Amino acid sequence: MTIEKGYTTTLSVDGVTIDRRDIEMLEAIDDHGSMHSAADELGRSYARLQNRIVEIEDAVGPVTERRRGGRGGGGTVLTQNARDLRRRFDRHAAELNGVARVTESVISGTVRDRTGELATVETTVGSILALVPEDASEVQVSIRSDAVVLTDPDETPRGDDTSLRNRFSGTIVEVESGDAIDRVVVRLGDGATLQALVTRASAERLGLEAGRSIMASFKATAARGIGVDSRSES
Amino acid sequence: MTIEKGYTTTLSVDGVTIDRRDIEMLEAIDDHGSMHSAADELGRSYARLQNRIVEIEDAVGPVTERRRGGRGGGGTVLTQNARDLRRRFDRHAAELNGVARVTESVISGTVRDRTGELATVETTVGSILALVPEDASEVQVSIRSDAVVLTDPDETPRGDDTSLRNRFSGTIVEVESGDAIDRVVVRLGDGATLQALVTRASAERLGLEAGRSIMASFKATAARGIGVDSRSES
DNA sequence: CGGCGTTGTATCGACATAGATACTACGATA
DNA sequence: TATCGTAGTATCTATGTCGATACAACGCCG
Repeated sequence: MTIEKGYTTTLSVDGVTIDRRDIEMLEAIDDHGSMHSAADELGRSYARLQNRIVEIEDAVGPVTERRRGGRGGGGTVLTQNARDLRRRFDRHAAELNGVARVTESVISGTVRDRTGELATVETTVGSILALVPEDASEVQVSIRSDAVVLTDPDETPRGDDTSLRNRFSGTIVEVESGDAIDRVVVRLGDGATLQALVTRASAERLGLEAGRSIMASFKATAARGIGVDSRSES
Repeated sequence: MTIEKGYTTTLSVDGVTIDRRDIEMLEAIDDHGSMHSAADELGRSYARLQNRIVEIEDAVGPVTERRRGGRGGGGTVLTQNARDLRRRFDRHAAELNGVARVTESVISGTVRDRTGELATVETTVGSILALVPEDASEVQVSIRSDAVVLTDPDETPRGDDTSLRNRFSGTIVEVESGDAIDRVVVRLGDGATLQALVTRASAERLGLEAGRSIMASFKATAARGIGVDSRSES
């Protein structure tokens, strides 16, 4: 039984929620120059599609310029507004896609101190500065592997001059080579591990391989805590 | 007109898709100890709710232990399976929530070189190493503000010993103070700006304020390019 | 002028989802 | 044993979404 993380991307503007279907509709209109052919290609009914366009325009403003008349006389073209919307959606989707694909490391701990959203979480591997939005004392801190920076421990005696607030030394347990990206698993101590995504070039430059000791850092703003109520303890 | 980024979180297991509603259902059952009271609290019909439980269990395995009999005799309690599912969902939701809330910086450029997912993107502020999944030559590179590391330019002559592949010098344009987190806008040159989220403590330590020159770095794996076809040019 | 392919609008029906209702089975407790 | 509050099941109905269909308005083009 494998559990797959999923999501749907949306943009909300003034009440209406634009989803992927809407964006595909705009793309099809852009490709074919008319709502009718767009509806045909998408296998949708023209009536619904046209209604949806009007619905969107009521909220977003004009996304199309529509002219009646056939045989070269009429048609529909997108406005810049629509193109902006589309790009915005694509960016948002790409970001979410990144999150869904990237592995995350989870470390449990208890909140020691907090000022606003920022909290100090005490864990078995040490204190972690993280964002924990909810009011919780027992938390799981989740760190996305694309936010973990690896540095050579020999050449970085300091750490006061960056905004990287969380720094841990560990040893590399595993290096999984990908296409151009390697996934590195770092054991921090006490069994807790941290995964990092690094480019192949960085991996070679740092000489990353199993057994090497390494420094793993990540920003407090990239670490997120999720409250765990006592009931849910394993 | 403000556009709000949105998303819906789901977990897919063996055909069924568990959404927030399902998780809330599990929480309500956990709180009240019976499906009936859970249905009452949620304003849902018992029949549907019970059906949904069975549906989920067909795919996920047992998430409840249900016993008939009233007045202390019966009731429903969650299994560890359900608690794991719930926590997993919460983590996933928290990650996505982070993405939706965090601002991003966008820099346009053209792909120069690529090996697999990794590409060198030529922009007005210099080359950026980024992940660009699709086959595109004109891209927009999007960098989440929680992935940008700020460092003091005077004290960081190096750059070879970390996995931070993208480093740019710039000047701070704006510092917006939040609760415990500050949002810093850095001008890289040519009008392109990069936003960074840093803790208040880091901001003070680095002496971040408008006009200060600063080094902004981010990992290649945290920079994502989205293809822009020629039509959509502004 | 007639035809064709558009936009625009209204209505009907298919379908899926979920609430409403009713009834059975069950088990601890008063 | 009667009661009460559970679980389990079946059926009907409301609702919302979308496709299907039909038709009017429009405008270029042959």
